[in-house]
Amino acid sequence: MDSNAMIWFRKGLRIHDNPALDHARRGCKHLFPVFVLDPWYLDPDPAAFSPGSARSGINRIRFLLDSLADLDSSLRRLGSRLLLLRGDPATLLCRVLKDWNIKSLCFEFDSEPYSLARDKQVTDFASACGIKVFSPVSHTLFNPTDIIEKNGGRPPLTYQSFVALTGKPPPPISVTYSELPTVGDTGEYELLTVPAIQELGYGDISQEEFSPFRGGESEALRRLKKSLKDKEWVAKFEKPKGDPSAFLKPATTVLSPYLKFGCLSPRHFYHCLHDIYNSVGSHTSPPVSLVGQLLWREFFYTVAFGTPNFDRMIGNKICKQIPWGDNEELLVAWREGQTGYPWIDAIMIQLKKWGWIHHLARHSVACFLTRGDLFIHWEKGRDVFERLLVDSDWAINNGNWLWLSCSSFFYQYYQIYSPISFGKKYDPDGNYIRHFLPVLKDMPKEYIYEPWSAPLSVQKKAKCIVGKDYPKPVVAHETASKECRKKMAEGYASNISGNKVASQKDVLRRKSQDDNSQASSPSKIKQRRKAIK
DNA sequence: CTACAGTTGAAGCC
DNA sequence: GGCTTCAACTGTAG
Repeated sequence: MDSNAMIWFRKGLRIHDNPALDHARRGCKHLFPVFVLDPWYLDPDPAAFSPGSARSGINRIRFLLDSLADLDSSLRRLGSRLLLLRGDPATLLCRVLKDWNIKSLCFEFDSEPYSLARDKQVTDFASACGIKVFSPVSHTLFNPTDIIEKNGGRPPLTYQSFVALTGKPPPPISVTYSELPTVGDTGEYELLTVPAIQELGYGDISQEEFSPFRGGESEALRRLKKSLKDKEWVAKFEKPKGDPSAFLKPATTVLSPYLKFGCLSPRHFYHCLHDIYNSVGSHTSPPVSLVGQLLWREFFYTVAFGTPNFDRMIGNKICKQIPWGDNEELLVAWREGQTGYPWIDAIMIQLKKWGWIHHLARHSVACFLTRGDLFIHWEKGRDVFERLLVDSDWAINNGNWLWLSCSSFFYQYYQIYSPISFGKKYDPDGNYIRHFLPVLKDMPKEYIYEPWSAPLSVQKKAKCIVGKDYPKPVVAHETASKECRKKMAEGYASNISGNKVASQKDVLRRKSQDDNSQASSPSKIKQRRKAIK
């Protein structure tokens, strides 16, 4: 064979377990490994609320650049290189397919709506030109289409029912390369080297604002190895028992950003975990285990793929229609870590600086913004996370905001995280707060979660006057959470699910259930069951 | 139709 | 650390 093939990188920024790459390199004369830098994703947007582009905060941009540099150097070791272009990805790709006389185009399947639209443009063009397209599923363990089909055409809406539909995922491809086909003639196209963040126009951003997590496949595999070294820890992992206030040594693997960009193959990760499970006596299970975490990812990918308007309330059939508020002042206070609740504010500062916060920390601040305290639309919080998280992933981020706002998946809206006691139970001395909110570093631990309650003399001694050096609480949690709970109950009562408005019959049915609730409360049932025993 | 379970709530009790 | 109460949701399995 002496034709040209292309591997088009978007996510899947790795050499290992990359079926699109493997397919492309087989039987071609020249292999063209391409990545298109999208100015919309990379160029500074001065109007944005944080440093970064219109689409992404600076931490994730840097993570992407790290990943590209690492990919390029890996390709160079194999006698190839990354061909970096700049422009609108779909438009540019169609041009080079033609100009470089590509006969086989390979790229990893990407199930996000934005990507599907982009890829359709390219695939349609390629087909019209007689170019073969190969687009395997390797960003996820399973093909969402298969799961949805198995479930009768609808995505499963509970984790358990999802897991019941899955079997064993396909194994990773285990080929290693000593070399790859050389790159052919790229004509007059200007091939870029991976830019440094400063070259994109972010020159004056100080280094201390950057995330400690660096991108790239090499870093992903190092981090994986380090995480898996302690087999006992892997075998006993239970997500809900993790400590959200741990930051010097996070309670989780922090492999999520590497999975997001495909620096790490989920199949490789899965099979490493299974090897460990097989080598130890007992291990935890889904949903709480590490494999369980990978399956959560699959769950959200599947539901997101099978649900039109998944990232919106309106027009989203699985989303509760709630009359959320839009108080800009409260939103900004939350976003900037100025709510007056140190636990909430410290988390938001860590998010801004590191681009990563613990899962339970995400729960705390998401609950606070939406159903817990501020009653602000989950889409607003979603946007902030989408911008700031290095691991921000369309399906998972939207899925979790639906979850935390009790808009879908989870409906126990009366279970509200306290912005005071939730953090205190993990970190009674407030070391996490002291680190991310240095203004409170000398506040005695008795008051660090509620500095407004400290006597003025104590505030003076700590050099932190509430209302001057640190904000007063924007709402009173006690009353605000009660008010939110009431609004949620009203919201639920007026719409059963999705954009279907409750019929008179539904309302009546609900009412009669309320009337009977006394007789059928779980505690009563438990008592009865005990009595029978 | 009903029973049940649902990754991760808080506070108070022992 | 485990249990109960607080108030009371939903999708799914049967």
